[in-house]
Order: sequence, then C-alpha cells, then structure tokens
Amino acid sequence: MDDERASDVLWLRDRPEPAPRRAEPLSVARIVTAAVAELDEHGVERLTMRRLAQRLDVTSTALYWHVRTKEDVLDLAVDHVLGEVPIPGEAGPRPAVRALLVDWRAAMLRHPWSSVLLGRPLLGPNVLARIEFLQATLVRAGLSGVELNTATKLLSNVVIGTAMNDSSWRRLGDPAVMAEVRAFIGGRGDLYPTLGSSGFLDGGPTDDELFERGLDRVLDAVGLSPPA
Amino acid sequence: MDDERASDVLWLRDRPEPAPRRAEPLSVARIVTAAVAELDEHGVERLTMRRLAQRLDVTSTALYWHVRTKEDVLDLAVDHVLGEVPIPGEAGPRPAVRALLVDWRAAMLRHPWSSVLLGRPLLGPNVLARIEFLQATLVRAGLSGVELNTATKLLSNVVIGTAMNDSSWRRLGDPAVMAEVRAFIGGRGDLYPTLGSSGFLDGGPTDDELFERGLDRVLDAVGLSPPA
DNA sequence: ACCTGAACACCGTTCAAGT
DNA sequence: ACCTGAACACCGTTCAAGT
Repeated sequence: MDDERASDVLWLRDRPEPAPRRAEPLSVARIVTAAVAELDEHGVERLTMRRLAQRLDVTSTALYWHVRTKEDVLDLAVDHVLGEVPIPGEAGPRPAVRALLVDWRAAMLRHPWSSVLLGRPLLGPNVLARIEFLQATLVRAGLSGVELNTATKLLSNVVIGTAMNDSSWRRLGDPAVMAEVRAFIGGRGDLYPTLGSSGFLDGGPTDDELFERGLDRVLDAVGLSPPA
Repeated sequence: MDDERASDVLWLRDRPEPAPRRAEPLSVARIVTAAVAELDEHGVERLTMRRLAQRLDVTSTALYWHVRTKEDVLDLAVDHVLGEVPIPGEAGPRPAVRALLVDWRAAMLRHPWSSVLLGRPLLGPNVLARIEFLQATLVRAGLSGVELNTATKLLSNVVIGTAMNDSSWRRLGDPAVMAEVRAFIGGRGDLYPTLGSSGFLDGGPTDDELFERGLDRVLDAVGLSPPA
C-alpha cells in the first residue's frame, strides 16, 4: 500500500481537526431546558428520549449518564415551570397570596403539558419554595393549626384544579371543536338543560376572570381579610 | 401419505369440538370493565393494549374493531369512574352539592389512576350528568349569571385539585418514603421553616377531614347557606 | 361482523466499548 | 468522566386474511 489516501495528506483533510469538542457538554440543566422546549413545541406525547437527545445532538443513551429515567426528566420539567412563578415581595398577606396563585396558574397555562404531569407528588425545590411562601404568608395573616393546613391545601387544590381544567379546555383549542361540543350539549336539552343554557360553555367572562372571582371568594372564606 | 395423523382420527382430537365460540363476544362495555380492573390492579403505566387483550382472551388487534385508539379506552375508563358517583336524591341544595362532591372525590381516590388521566376534557355522559346536577342544584339555590358559573368552576376545580393532590400523595404510599420526605423537608429548616413545623406533613387530621373542612368553607363562600 | 397474524415504525433502557 | 452503538424487550396501530 504505497498510494496515499486523502486523509493521509495533512492539507487535504476536511478540517483542521481542532473542532471536535462539543460546544458545551451535556448537563442536567441543558437537558431540562431542551425538554421544556420540546414539550412546549410538541406536547407531552411527543417527548421521547430519542427526540430529546436529537435536539441536544447526542445519542439517546447519553442522557442516561445525567438522568436516571425519563420520569426524572418530566419531574424536572414540571419543577422548571414552577420556577417561573415569581415569589411576591413585600405586600399584605392577601395580595401576596393572590399574586402568587394567579401567577402560578398563569405559568401552568403557558406550559399546558405541565398540568398533565401533576400525577406525581410535587416535591421539587421550586414547588416547595412556593408552597413554603404560601403557608408562611398564611401564618403571617394569623392562621394556625387545622385552619392553616386546611387553607394551604384548599388554595393549592384550587390552583391545580383550575390549571387542569382550563388547560384541557384550551387543548380542545380549535373553535370548530368547541362549537361541536356546544352543539352536542345544547342539543341534548333533555339531559343537560342547565348546562346548555347557563352560559357555562359559551363566551361571557374568560376563564381568567372566573378563576380570579373564585379565588377571591376562597380568600374571603379562608379568613384573609380583603386589602385595606 | 397413507399414515393417519392423530388429528385425522375423530376420537383422538383433543376436544369434542363443539366449544369454539367465545363465551361472550367482545364489546366496548367489556373492554372498559377490563380496563378499569387492569388499571386498579396495575396502575396506568402498565395498561397496554396487549395486556388488556390478554385479559379479555383476544388478540390486541381485535380491540381496534370496537375502539378507535387506546385514548378512547382511557376516556371511557375515566367516565366509568364518574359513573360510580351517586347523584343525590332530594335534599337541600347545600347537602346535595356537598354529598356529590364528597362522593366524587372518593370515587377518584378509589381509582387513583383516574386523576392522572384528567388531562383531556371531561365530556363523557357520566361526567356531564354530574356537572349538570351540580349546576342545576346551584340554580335551585338561587345562583345565576357570573356567580353561577364562578361557583360551578370553583367547585369542580376544588374536587379535581384535591383528587390530584391527595391521590399523588397516597401513591407515595409507603410510610418509609413519607418519612423520608418529612425528614428531607424538616431537615431544611433554612429553606422550609413553616412547612417543616406546621404539621402540614405529619399526622393531624386526615386529608378527608381537611378536604371537607375546605369544602365547607367554599360552600359558604359561594353563597350556599348552611343547612337549617 | 368480528377476530387473527404478520408486520411497521417506533419506544425506554442496559451495557459493553470507545475516548 | 462522558459518550456511542448495538441490542433487548417491549409498544400502538394498520392491514390483509380468515370465518
């Protein structure tokens, strides 16, 4: 073998060779960012370890060096969403709690897939920080004992319930489908007389407005005095 | 080929042959029943079209004659759970609504996988019947307009939120894991001073009690006068 | 009408091997 | 330490074929 191949001649090699190192090495943080982006773009049923890896320009199996399972990725993604919820600064207890919960809901609706993933216990640092703030604020407002814990649970249930409901309605999205639903229910006046005529399905106030009205009622009920 | 094989001799065939027809033919109803059973026993991540088929003694592909996708099966299963919620008979508006919601939550907690599947809009006949009853009862109580719709949404959000939260906590199940969680949060008094000491995590009232207390607060807030 | 069997295009994850 | 490649044991779903 005395004929030289291109790769043997230094100057003919495709590249000067000093650019093999990946831009930045993989990391849990980069994985989570990519996962959130993928979820935002394609929804939860299309998030695949292989697609995620592709977006990060690695093999799917490379992910497993940084993360134990796909479930870990999903847990991290959900906690990432909670990280977008600002923790209110100085303010009276009621406006503080109100702001926290309004923003919490908004963050989840910005990432509609997150409500689908609430199945597992929320124990990430970002969630815990927000629940801690919530409960600490309730304490500041004078609650304690059973009342305190009732209120904490009730309020977080309200947010999570609304996130689930509203985001699943929005996933129906297509106004044509919504029209179909309305027609279906409205057409069965025998079965659903109230639903069909109460305006529950049609326009009227947005779900944002309905949520905030409901939230205000709950804040009253829980013993948070309205702002001065 | 003049040697007879066993199957050629009538009397040697394994079975008299007149029992080939399946006991009962497949149907959507049987599929749903089997799906619920499978989900109760093994949880949502183990429900597979193939396992479901196996339980029904058919090929997985046979299911597709009766059902369009796996998602259909899940939707039907969720609606089946709602079908277990009794619709209260005669009673004042407040006790009626209260009973409906307490039983609604209980049904979902009996089938913890159902809360995981709430991602899609609840439009099955059983869900709609319960929401119709809920709203009709609120009308009977004197609500209308925005107030009516605020209350309807708020109340269903509270149930769904509690079902999600409580059932995911119960899925942690193992007291050893719970102890770990408590230790973890309690150990970070720097981050979670309130959560660690409020009794939010430990014993005290059960989540049933906390839910009912919260529900009563909400019923007050929404304008349902307490029972006479 | 209702079911089977083979097949397609995927999955999540493990593990030896490379650098 | 960090990543690749091949491989395993699955998936949901389609479709031709049987009865």
